[in-house]
Amino acid sequence: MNILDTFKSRHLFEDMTSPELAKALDKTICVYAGFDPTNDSLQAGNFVTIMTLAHLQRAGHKVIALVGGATGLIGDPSGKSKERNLLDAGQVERNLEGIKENLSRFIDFDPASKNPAIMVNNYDWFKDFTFVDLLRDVGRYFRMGVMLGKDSVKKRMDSDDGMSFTEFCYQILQGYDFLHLYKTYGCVLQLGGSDQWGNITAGTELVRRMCGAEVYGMTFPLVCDSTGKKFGKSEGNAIFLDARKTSYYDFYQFFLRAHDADVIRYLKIFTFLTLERIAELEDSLNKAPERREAQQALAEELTRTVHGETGLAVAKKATQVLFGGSLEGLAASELENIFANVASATLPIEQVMNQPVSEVLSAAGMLSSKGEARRLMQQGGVYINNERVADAARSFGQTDLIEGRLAVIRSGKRNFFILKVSHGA
RNA sequence: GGUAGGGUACCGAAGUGGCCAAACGGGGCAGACUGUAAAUCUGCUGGCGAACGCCUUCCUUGGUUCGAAUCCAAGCCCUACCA
Repeated sequence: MNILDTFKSRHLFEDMTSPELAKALDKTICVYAGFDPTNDSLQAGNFVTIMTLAHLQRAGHKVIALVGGATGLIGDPSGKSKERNLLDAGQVERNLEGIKENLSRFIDFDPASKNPAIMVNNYDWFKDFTFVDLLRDVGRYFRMGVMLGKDSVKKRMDSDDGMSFTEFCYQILQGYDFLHLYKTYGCVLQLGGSDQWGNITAGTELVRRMCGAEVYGMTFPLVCDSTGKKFGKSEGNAIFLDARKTSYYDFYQFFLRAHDADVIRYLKIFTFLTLERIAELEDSLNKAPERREAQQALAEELTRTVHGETGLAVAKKATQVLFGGSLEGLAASELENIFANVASATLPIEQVMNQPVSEVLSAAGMLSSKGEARRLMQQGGVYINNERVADAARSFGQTDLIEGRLAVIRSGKRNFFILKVSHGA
């Protein structure tokens, strides 16, 4: 099966700059996709890009992961309604390392292997580029009409916030990236989300004008869930690949909670499971949706890829405990392990013992005010060690502390908080 | 620089001297139901308080008034059109 067909059958294809791309992919070629160094960890929202690169590498193509150290300093206007906060150079540097580590869970960067991917940072070729150089050597190949016609520009110009010159120039820099990679590595294909179309074509056109060569762009659809929300956020928080930012448990849970309407599509996009296997899971989903086998398969596959068997085991164990009912029989240290990434606070014993629960929860910072805590308890939404707090006025007692030092507080079905107690000097 | 219109809670948006802690919608949170679902239904959504209530809020600073989100003045910021 041609790799393009693979993409098409897995919702990884939206558009391409030329049908010739199919032929080009019959040979081994060099491809790249960009990542923004806005954070030191990639997020679930980056999965699609990662997967398309991984598919290509598996098919034998040479893969370049470009990190936008320079472009990240500027900010891509595409799909943003507001100008982004600019990053400082030191932060970008730190973020690069994290990103490479994340990527290596999907893509092989090992120089010793047969077809290693490489990572490049566009800051390396932009840092010595002067403004005059840019205008003289690159700027003249960009036409105003085309630049102003880009969707990303038009939308922003029509918006209330307008657009700065800095952001407007973003497409020039990204276009130049492609030119540089073409000249340096013979790279002939850029991948990106459909919101990157304008930036990608800026590159293919620049290469054509300056080198007379045909290079290609391909986009994949932006993943949204069935309610139209952008994929990869859970209650407004991004799902990170770095376990220090998103725990094994939260990562696993995020995928486990995928909607029925989304899960099959997600399996195709985010896993390497065969289409046959996915068809089986779809069958199961239709016949017995309450078993959620498809969701489990999705969560397991991704957690295993990103966090290994160990991470998966922790996530499943935590899930079992938290949705299994009682916490009885679990040691405090075990709970601490399971809830390693859950928000927590430590209070001195005298601020906890025999104090009203509402007081304790707001002091610990779990809830923003005593009123909120009281309200939540009145509605039956607070649990201590998995037991509902029935009396909104009750106080914290000795029996609420496991081993005298820790309590698992929950609000609603799945928001956990660990309260630790310190025993003074 | 000129002219016009704006800045109200997480967002959108009413309110234009007292009945305003501030309508309504969205979002969010919780509960019931469920499959850790969707849909639906219920409650909540500035702080303190068990509660009558009290306190701090409607860009900022002053002012008018018994009383201001609402009127006046200055300032800051945003938007549109023009230059």
